[in-house]
Amino acid sequence: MSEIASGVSPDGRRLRGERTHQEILASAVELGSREGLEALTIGRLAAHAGVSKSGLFAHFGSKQELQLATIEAARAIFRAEVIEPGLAAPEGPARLRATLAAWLDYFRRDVFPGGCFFQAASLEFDGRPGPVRDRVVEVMEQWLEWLTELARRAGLAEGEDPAQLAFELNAIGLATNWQRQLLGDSATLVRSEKAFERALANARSAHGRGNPLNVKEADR
Amino acid sequence: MSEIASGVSPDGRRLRGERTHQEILASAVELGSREGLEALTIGRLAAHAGVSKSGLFAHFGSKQELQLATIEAARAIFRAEVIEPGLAAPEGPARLRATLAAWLDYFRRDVFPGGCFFQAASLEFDGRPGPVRDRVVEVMEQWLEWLTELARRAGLAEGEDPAQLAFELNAIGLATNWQRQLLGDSATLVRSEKAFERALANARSAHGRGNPLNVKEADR
DNA sequence: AAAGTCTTAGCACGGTCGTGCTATAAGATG
DNA sequence: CATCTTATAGCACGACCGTGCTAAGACTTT
Repeated sequence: MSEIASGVSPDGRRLRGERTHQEILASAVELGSREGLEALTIGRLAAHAGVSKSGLFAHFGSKQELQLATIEAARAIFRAEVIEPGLAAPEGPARLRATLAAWLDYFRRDVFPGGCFFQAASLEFDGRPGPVRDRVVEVMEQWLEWLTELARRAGLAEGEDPAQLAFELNAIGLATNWQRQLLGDSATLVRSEKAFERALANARSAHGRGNPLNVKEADR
Repeated sequence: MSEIASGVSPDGRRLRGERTHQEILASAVELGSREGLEALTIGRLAAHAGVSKSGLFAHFGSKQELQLATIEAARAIFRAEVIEPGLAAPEGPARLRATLAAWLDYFRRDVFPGGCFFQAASLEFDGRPGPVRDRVVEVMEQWLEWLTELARRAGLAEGEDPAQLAFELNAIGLATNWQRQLLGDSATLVRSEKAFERALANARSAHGRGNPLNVKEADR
């Protein structure tokens, strides 16, 4: 007896409820990327998804649970759109390049209609303690670690720190999304691509060691 | 008869009101940078500033006017903390470096307690049409143009685009704030400084012209 | 077709939102 | 001191927020 026939989806939920659940989450990701995770109110989301407020609420015990579930849904999309295409390339510099190309393409195609879900969520929740912030931090740390791992295996020059390259590449991605969403500048993607290549070339040939600005080393 | 003696402040407001006005704005900038411009509600701001809701409301005809005034207040702070210190240095590479150093210092000192006011506002309002978004866009365009102008006069190598360098420098700044606020990573400022120097050295010696990733040139 | 379970809508609640109106308090002007 | 202006608080409003409780609908299983 298949799970479909028994009316149970893989994770144990019944069919009708599970479909609504997924539709709500799709709406939530869209609205959340457009207006932010906090502006994603139960009432507006219910209207947007075509269900009643209490019907929606029954799927998530609280607004916080809804936000957490929305983050997981967005994370799955990011993984499918950026991480997986990168994994299709052979390990080494090619995989790093493929990941960066997939990232740019993810921006170009506006996978999230309001811009990168996680950058928006990061800045929205960086000052609000709680489980939502904690989860956003986790996801972002994983992303940076993943970038660092890709950099480490990309054949950097002697003495180059993969975390430094990951920081620089991530910076370019953040700026790409920022500039695209805010200024709608169509030249941005070309600049981003060039910036990626520069940062890569720099770390792989190691001639970019300038003298520092006059900033104290001590962090607060 | 002086303006003080006549009880009128430079912009024509009476003294008592003007002082409260400034105190409210200082609270607004602080709360706004911590929780966002939209979470800056009249009630909470009034409590934070120690005035009544309606007393506060009388100073700004609407929430939107309050948001716009808060943006102007934050802009003045940014100008004083980043632009002005840069202008103290002689025009040329030194001024660009001084500006970047002041920018990092502005992050390090947490001039806005919730992180860079404008980066937060940018991502919060990029999907919400209206006067507030329009003003944020203007301010950010001016900042990028200023960075570009500084780059143009910094003695770049032949064929180097100052806007490209400005994009890369801005990216590093955005990432610095992002990483500091979200991950609290104390190594960030050191990385940022290194990244600034690399980008600068690259644009001033022009050896960083790699071949592109496989991304289509056409923007949407 | 009947029974039972899962899914969804209706409705009500206390709270806060943005925003007006009105009265009082504070300060300036004569 | 008296008067006149300005600045602030009190209070009320409709709307929407997150969240429960309860009844009705949809679907599965017998």
